Amino acid sequence: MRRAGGRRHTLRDIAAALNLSVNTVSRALSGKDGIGEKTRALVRAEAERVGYVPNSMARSLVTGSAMTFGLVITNPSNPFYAQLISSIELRAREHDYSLLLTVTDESAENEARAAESLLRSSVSGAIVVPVQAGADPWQRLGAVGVPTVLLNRDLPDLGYRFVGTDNELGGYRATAHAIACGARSIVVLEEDLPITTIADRIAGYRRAMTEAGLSMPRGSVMRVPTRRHDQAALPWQPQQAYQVARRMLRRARLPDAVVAGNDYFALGLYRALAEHGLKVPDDLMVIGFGDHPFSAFLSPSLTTVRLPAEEVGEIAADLLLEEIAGGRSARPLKQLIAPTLVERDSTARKR
Amino acid sequence: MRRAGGRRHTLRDIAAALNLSVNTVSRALSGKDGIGEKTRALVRAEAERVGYVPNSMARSLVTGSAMTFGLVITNPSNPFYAQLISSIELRAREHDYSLLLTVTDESAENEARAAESLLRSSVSGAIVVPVQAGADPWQRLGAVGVPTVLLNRDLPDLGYRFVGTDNELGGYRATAHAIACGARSIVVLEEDLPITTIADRIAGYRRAMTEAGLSMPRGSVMRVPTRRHDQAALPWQPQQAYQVARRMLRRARLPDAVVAGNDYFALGLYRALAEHGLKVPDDLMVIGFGDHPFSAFLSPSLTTVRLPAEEVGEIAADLLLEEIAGGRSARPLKQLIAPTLVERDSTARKR
DNA sequence: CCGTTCAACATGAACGTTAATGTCCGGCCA
DNA sequence: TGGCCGGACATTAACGTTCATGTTGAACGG
Repeated sequence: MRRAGGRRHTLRDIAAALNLSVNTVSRALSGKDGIGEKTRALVRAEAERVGYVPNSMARSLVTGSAMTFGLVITNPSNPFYAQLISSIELRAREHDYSLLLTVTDESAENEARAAESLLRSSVSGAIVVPVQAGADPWQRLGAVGVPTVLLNRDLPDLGYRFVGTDNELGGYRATAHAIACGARSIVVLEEDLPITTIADRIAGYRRAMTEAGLSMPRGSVMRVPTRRHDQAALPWQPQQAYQVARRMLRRARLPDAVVAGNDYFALGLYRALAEHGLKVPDDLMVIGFGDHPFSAFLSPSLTTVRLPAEEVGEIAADLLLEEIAGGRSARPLKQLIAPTLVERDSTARKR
Repeated sequence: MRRAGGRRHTLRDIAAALNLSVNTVSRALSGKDGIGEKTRALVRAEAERVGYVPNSMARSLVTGSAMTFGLVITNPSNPFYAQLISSIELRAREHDYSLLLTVTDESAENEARAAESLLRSSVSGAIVVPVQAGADPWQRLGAVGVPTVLLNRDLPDLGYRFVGTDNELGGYRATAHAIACGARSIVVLEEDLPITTIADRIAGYRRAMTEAGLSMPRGSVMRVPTRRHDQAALPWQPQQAYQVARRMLRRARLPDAVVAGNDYFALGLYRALAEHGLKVPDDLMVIGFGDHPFSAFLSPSLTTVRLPAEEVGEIAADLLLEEIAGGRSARPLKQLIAPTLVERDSTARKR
């Protein structure tokens, strides 16, 4: 069944066993024509018998394509990215691509090494969530002709295709909904990272406030410090948001609503509010971001912005497939998918 | 800087530019001796100038090792597996291995294709969470000499190394803690999958009950139906647990405590209890499993079993590295890491 | 019956790298 | 001074495929 020493069977083994040329065996197995039906059957039978598995490195070396997607993600423990991984992996697999995963953990150094690694392994294409600490590492990918799609965070300097969530719209919808529910003063709780995702959400918040003619006094946007690198790839920590929320609650005048940058922050906020004896939504409304699996089951259930993770992942994979195929698609170069507001009890104030 | 047509520079390009042989360039860049210092400097400078990136497929083809870990996971949206991905990817990267990720989504067919795919790409080794629908797909890996480590779920028929959580102990500790807190009748809420993880937890539950001399009437173990394959790789759904919990609450006699198979189930249970006007922990205690990031911030905060995800991932990677290196390690073949109970308010009954 | 055609296969080269030998030449020692 | 050694490089082969191009032999038409 297998050769001595655990070595794998090759085309040559099969060819020798059947007194055929290597090429004939190759063509027979890959289904190309110019091979007699009886020969093909013979080859297939022998390949089956010895458990032949093609060596994709050898194949890739000659074809030039490794049939591999490189996926570069900041943090798999972020549920949004976890879903992206799933949907991209599925799409890749459906098209016979493998997935080479690299985690950057928001580190520029890791990002540079990731780009280098993708180049070495000659991936067919790359889907990248950039750290946004500079475009250099990813510029090289495009320079040597590796199709690259940016995911969730854009680097406009490079002309790459991009698909992500419309965070500006998400921030706008969250804030507009709070306003519609009667909030006049609103505080935003956002992570302290210099990425467009967050800046866009805040922009949406400002737009909603401005449209409603509401003011945004100093301290309306509160930053939750990021504690990455303490351990490997932590998920967001509600604890940090909890402490920031406690600072907020010491203020003289409380806001009517808090818009959180993600559902974990809302969770920390819930605790701080409970400790202060404040009721959600009557004393203060809370809106999350991300619609994490737990959010519907909090008490009160959390109004939040649902992200189109699956759709974004699928589009990213499709964009990459198109670019690999070489056909210029009809799709726009940059694509923003609208998130949807999920209204739940944390904003259901009795009027 | 780069060649026309986006093609990559090769050793041959550098050799031609410097009037050297390809081999000399190779040895100069890979740091082997037998190369003059001035030549080496020249080669390095030229490689740097043209932005040379080695082709790892060609290298792998001749060395026989692809410097790649194959990681096969059932569902990245499971926070436990997400953390495993992170820690394994980190460990792999530290040792210059890349990570080839495949998602099986609890499907035996996907699993078989995953094994095939790992064989094709000649991974240096594989870390696998088996679906446990049969050992056949993974048997082949070992047969052709691919070092394989089983993760979290064992397949005892194969003689592979295994590292996972001691779920029996976890189930025992959760149950014993409930008993210590005064519970006499306890119901277990478990997912409806035929995997050892779950069976072990239930065994631990039974052991704790037996040791305490408590009975386990019919209906003590309730199964939450799995709804995978509705969408791609869903995280666990509290909704299913919620419905099962409602069935439980219709019973004549309520248990003193419920031990949930994961924290999401506890979440669904919380809602069902709240709707019935039951207070945790005074009317009923709840213990979760997994210590998901949200669990500490529920109200009441959830007593749960913390899984050693990071440690398990690191050990899995280390086991694989050892096996790849060929050295028989001093470690036991099968390794179970003890989870720890995290006591919180959901079992803090006022005595 | 001969030239043409085409199916069915074989042969040789190539992909980019590493590993095993070869070759040259300068310097060392007896 | 002759033989030998070893450093510094070159040459050749190999990894397992695929692709482009040969080569055979039989069938076929005029």
